[in-house]
Amino acid sequence: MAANEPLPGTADIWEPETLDWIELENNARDVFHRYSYSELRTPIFERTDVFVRNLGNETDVVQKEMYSFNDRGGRSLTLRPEGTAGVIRAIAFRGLEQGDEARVFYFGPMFRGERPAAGRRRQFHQIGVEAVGNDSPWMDAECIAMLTQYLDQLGISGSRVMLNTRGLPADRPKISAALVEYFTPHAPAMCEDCQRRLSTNVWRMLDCKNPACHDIALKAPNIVDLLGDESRGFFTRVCQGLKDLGVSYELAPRLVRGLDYYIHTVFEVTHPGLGAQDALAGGGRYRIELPGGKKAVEGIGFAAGMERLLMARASLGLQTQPNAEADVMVLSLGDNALLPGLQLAQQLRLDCGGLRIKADFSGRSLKAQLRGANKAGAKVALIRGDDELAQGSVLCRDMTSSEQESVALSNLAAWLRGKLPTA
RNA sequence: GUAGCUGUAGCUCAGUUGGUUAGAGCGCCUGGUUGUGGCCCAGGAGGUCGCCGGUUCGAACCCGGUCAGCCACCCCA
Repeated sequence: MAANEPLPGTADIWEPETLDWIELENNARDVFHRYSYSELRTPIFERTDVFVRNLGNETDVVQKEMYSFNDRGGRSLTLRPEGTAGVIRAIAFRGLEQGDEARVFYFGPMFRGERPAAGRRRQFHQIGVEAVGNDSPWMDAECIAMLTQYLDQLGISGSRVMLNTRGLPADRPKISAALVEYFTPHAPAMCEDCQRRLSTNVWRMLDCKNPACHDIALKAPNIVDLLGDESRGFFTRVCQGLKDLGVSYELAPRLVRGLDYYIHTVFEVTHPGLGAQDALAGGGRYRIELPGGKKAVEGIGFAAGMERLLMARASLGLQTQPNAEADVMVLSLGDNALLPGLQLAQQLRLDCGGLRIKADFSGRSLKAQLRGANKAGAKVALIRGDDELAQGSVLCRDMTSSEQESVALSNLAAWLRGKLPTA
């Protein structure tokens, strides 16, 4: 049995669950198209350096979570751990002229070698968007509004938009210095990680979840207060745009995020139905250097975890109801009826589109086949044995009322369409 | 990588202080009409008790290891 289990952190997804996934995808297409974003599909694996150069060599994702391997030519390849790097690579490959913009969305599997937990898989799926080639705060507001509209359309209520800014790179030394100055005297009382972060990455001390650290971080200097005029002005406009669009958000002065490329706006959307990993989606504005000395590209984007969207919906009781396996069941009695049964089912699929038609080739007793039809949720069972074959008719049984009538083969499609008007 | 909890039939789970052929409900199959489902009745199939080793006269139960799942830390989607 163990030999057939999927690998840790991976899963087989069956109907009706697949219907929920389709729901996620269809709504994404619907909403994002309205904002003039177009669908982009990039490869699931890339050269390893695509991710290393984009995410930053020091990030946890690059350091210890990537599924990397050498192909037969000895190149180092990596299963994508996130979507942005591949999208940026694709946009750069196609070429983006000055002043041009690209607005795209994508969805698909991502891979990270982490220890699985609630809401965290090794193969997980994201729906993401990227708007590249713009530097406007209004784009940030629109992007976040698009995300909340998507959540609304999925019926996911109760989520919270947490918003912060990291400012421009030029603001960072001043802010870092202020944070080091604040945290240094408190360091002995903080966790090991934070003591290390004091020299490696002070910003992360702001969102440490260790209770003692958290209390100390609460009184840390506010990033927004230390921003230069340009950064502050940018952030102010993002907030203003959101207010104007009626998107409610909360300022989260200690929200930092893990990837190096973020500038200005960073945000996360959390949901109470998720457990410890409570982020439904996260994103922000970024500036990414392209290889070959080309100008850096700037953009705004986010990624939402599909499994987490599903968890949030489930916590609200929003799972899709399973379809009946079949609307119509074709039952064949005796060996002579099997081939005609195959033909009949096929013909009905052509004549009555929209109906699910399943043929029973088991050769079992009528009783057993009817039991099967009942189990499949069929509304109509079409029964044919030697008698019906001889007469050129089909015995049509209404599985709900238990009434049945003999219908000539030539009238069957019309009879079915009348009986089950979804066709 | 670290900690806790869990692992018995297809599914959800019982299994008393270690004691013979390991149980229930649901599901499945067959029969109760030579060709008629659901409800009911009768019968039946199905389990190396995650795996390996140890203790013992004897292990689903105790001990060690290992694998897997869940959840948490971490990180984030």
